Amino acid sequence: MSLELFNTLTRKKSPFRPLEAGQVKLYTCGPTVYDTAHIGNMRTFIFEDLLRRYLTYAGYKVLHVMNITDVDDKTIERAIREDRDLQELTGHYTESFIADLATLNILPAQHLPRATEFVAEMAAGIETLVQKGHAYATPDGSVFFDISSFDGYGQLVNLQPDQQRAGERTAEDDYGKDQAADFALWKAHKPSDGPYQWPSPWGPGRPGWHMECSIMSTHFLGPHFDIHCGGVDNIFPHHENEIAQSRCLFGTPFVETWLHSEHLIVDGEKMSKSRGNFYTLADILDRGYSAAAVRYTLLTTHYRQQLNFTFAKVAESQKALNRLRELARRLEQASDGAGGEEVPAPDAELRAALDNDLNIAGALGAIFGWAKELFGRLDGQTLGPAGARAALEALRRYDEILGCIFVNEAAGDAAAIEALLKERNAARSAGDWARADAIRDELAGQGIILEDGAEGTVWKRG
RNA sequence: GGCGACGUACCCAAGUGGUCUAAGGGAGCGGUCUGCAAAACCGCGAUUCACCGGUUCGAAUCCGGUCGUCGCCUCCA
Repeated sequence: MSLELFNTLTRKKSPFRPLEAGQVKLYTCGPTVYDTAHIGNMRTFIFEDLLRRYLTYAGYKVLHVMNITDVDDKTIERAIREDRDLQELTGHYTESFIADLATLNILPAQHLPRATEFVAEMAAGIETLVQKGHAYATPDGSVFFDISSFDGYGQLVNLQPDQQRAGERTAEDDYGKDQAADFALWKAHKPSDGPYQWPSPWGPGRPGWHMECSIMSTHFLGPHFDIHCGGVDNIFPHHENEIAQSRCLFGTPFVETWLHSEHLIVDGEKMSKSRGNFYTLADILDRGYSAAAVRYTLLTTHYRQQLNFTFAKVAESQKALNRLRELARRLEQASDGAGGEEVPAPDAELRAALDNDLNIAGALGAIFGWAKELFGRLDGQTLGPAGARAALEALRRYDEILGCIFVNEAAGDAAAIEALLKERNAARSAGDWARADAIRDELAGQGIILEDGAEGTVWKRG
């Protein structure tokens, strides 16, 4: 068995083979840093994290690049509207984005290039495209890609230009191009852009959005690399345009495998600010849910399936996660000593599931089925210490992929909880059940669950 | 108008032609344990996979049609 991935380009699952043995070159489309990222964005980054972690688990070295779009219509508009410096604004949201990734235990890319660091390279690339006859400048100093100059245009999304309806957004973005379908490589400076402009052979302006990904991905990964990811909304026009630019610029194949994650919806509806169902990570954590539960929720729906986000689902995730953490705790407890029986870990099933286009639900099914067996043996005392240690090791191994079992939750008030626990245990010894239950209720109000067992009381987040 | 995805129990969801009288998680019910709980364990739950036809010895899985939900069609992950 080997990893198979669903390639958007071919609309088929096919075996994944890196161009260079043992080494995967991965580019993932990052955020436009004009506002706080929302959980829909995070869903995509969690999918990419699963991909990266599983590739690593499967033995590949992964070189991962993610761009930060820090110059485009939205960032400039916002900076001017809020009277903030563009760099200050984008710097702020970039930091908040990186903090959210860390909170969700998403491994950071080795390179996080910002578009503004590559404007000169982008301009040079555009100049080459003009020279090769794939692009043209307009009198106002903008440059457009001529899609009629590239035969392969439309292959990613299977579009026939003559069958398309003119969209409302076409007009908004009209800088004077020849055909509606041509797209901007360079946008001439307009008064509404304020002070934000960069020099170019066509006069002051700024790069179009698509160009940054072509230039920055190939800068770090070379003109022909393995995997490029993003949300489904990026398939067209962004990735379609990237293919056109890159192929014409470098004259080589561009990306082998395109992977796209479906959108997250909320309570069955599209997430939008006007519907009031627009959530950031902080919004959810403020309601008392743990970051690990959010990660589990976003992780465990297959990436090509729409994820219907509900708070009930986050609560379910927390419980499922608690079960695995309880297993870890019980295994640790049972691991002193030597000898005894073992339960074979489901490594093969886990690999088989994830090899199948990252079938995470199948992988979890294997883990939970095994967990059930282990719990039964722990209760029946038929698992030896060696078996417990082996199982614990396997669980740690699986968490290198899941990233949400063995994580340190921010338990800032751990000392206060311990103090209350001590008081409650004293009350219990004295038979003062009213006081003991009052403390348990109080902690329950803070989302802390107490469990009285033979070995004493343990607490966990609920 | 064009392109595409999806429809499995109360909810989420696996399943890619036979081992499916269909994993796993959550919720529910009964029991063990517990001061009472919680957690854990044991037991119970789809003869059926939106609907209708077809292919096949055999279909949730392949093909055709119908109904329904959703996404994209030029800067939204």
